[in-house]
Amino acid sequence: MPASDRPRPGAAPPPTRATISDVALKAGVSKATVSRFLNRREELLTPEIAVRVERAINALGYIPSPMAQALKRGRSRLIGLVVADVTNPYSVAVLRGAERACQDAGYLLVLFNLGNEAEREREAIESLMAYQVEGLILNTLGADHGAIAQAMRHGKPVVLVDRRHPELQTDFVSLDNTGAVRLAAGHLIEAGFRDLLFVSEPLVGVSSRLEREAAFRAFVADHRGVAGRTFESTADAPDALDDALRRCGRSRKSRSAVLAGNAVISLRVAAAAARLGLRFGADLGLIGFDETEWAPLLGPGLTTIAQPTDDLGRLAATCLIERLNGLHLPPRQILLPGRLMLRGSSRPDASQVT
Amino acid sequence: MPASDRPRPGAAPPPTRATISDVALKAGVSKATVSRFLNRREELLTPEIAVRVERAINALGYIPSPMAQALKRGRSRLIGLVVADVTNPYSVAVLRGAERACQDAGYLLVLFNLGNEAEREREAIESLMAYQVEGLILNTLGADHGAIAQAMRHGKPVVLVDRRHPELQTDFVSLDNTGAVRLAAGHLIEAGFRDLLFVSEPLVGVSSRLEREAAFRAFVADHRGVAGRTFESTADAPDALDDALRRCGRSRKSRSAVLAGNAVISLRVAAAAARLGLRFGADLGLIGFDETEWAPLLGPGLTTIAQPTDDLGRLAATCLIERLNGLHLPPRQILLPGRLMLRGSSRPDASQVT
DNA sequence: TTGTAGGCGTTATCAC
DNA sequence: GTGATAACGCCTACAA
Repeated sequence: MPASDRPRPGAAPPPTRATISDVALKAGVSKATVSRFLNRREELLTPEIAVRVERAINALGYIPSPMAQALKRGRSRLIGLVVADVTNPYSVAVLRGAERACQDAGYLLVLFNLGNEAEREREAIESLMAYQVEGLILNTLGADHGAIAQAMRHGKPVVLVDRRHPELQTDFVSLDNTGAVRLAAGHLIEAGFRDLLFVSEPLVGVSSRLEREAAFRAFVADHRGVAGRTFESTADAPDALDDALRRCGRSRKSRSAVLAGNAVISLRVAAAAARLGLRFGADLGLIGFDETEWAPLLGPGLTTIAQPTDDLGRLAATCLIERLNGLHLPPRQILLPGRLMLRGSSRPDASQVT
Repeated sequence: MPASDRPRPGAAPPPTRATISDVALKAGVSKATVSRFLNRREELLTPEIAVRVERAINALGYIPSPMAQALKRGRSRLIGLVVADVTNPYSVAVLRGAERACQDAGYLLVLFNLGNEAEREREAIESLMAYQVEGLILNTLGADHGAIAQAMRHGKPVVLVDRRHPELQTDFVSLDNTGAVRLAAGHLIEAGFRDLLFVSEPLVGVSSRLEREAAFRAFVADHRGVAGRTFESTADAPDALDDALRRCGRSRKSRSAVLAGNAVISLRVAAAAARLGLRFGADLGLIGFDETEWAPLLGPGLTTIAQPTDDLGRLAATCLIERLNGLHLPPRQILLPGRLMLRGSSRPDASQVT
């Protein structure tokens, strides 16, 4: 290359990274030897040579190129993670758990965030596939079976988190929604509430929402003397929520309670209750899915159903990595129990104790 | 390979992806021709050939391997993002903005989350470097200048977000902390508060915290008749915070206010105030850095300083991509203003209006 | 306009 | 034990 082509005469010299050839040269051995040293160090090279290679590596600060390795081995050591919305604390928790497990197993996580635009799901999966991720962890809206199926046809293992796609033969990791609803509703009944309202984001085929709603209906059907209704709340129609709540809160004092399908809904219900002048606990029971940092600070404290989010994320990654390691098993379904975090919003009596 | 070695006799056939050779073969042309078609389609191939190639590509569902391209071109089209803590809404916002900008420019974002373990910063940067990311966006604790400096020596552009490393010659994107403090403190004074307390997480060299504290001190020094103190709060010493608050809240009623250095601190202050029986607005003014979804619901509503998080993330990515596109400029410093979200916690008079 | 050949950094298969 | 050498999938001179 003629000098004139170089970026800048006086600037930093072409800072090209050391390759295996450089190491081989410096150590006075062949590339193959260096490669062997790198991969199965136990299989003894002559100690003297091993030392020479090691020195050369350190001297040059050599790091193998994952790209080249990927090319050769057909394994990228990349795992793709698609989340519906990074803004959602649940997604973040999954991300956290998964990331750690991946790193521990020597994988790097590539993130694709849908920002709640379901139509980008295909794009996400295709991008990730192009990068030859070895597997996919999906916490998505589930619009696009096609892309997932295709990934699986290409032999990439897939793990679904939270949102189920029954048509797909994949591992699935999630909260035990049915159990969690029973737990929460059972607690409300014990606390003396008899008129229950389940508020959810629009169900629109999202499995976790459907499961929670179904479990709620089943629970109510199973319990004589308990009235139950359900309501789908959208962000743009707060009035409707107010109406639904009004019917609850004022009817029979201290006997009505709301079960909120997730943290966003909890917030919406809290806002609506404030508008209506209803106090949690005292006028209206409230339990919300998903533990958050602000739950203890909402009125007398918001009782929540905490998901074992870290475990969920970790398990998802673990499942995937097991498959990558050759585990051959029919699709697993892993459900973890929720935990009730008791606070003032579900204790009518204690509600005035701040 | 003997049949017995194959994964499973009846299972899916080795679902290996189509390569450029497959396309060439199918189209009856050479690999070079296909490659040309892919890269500079304008430079006319015989239309007839172009059509044949295109057909072959579609028929095979061929997607070029970014790995192989990276190897050849020395560009991975990967951008590394290191965040101190994905759990932090600020990090998430940055992530969101950056991700979108990267994707629009044809890059994929690789995430590395430190989980607040500063000592993993080096590990993160080295991992990312190994994957030949083309640049780095860092929102980290700043423990490890060495790794960053080394990345830059390797010619990788770096953009710092929120946490400044003055020793490093990099682009820097952040909130205008000084201006934001002035804005908030000024508002408190106008609202009649005269006794100000700035509560922060431990400063420990984190630039954004230091800047906010310094700005606070400067503000107080500039305003006669205004008393100001600062306090560093740790999660394990709530008592100390209680003490600090007690001195505030009870001394001269309705004249004391707290400025919380971030959302975590806001929450801590809120919890402490609840313990002490202090009501925001009425007994104690409160403004917190960082807008959150729960801010409107805390007591009479928490006044916050909203950061333009989306813009920050997007700008960070844009800066990086400009550098990747060859922009040669001295290190930029981009500061964006905060916005005051007025609510009850900073209006002593209105505090009782729910 | 198109094909041939060499190489990016690595690993695997041979010989030696 | 160790060293050539041929891929992996792609791009790019260069030749035709």
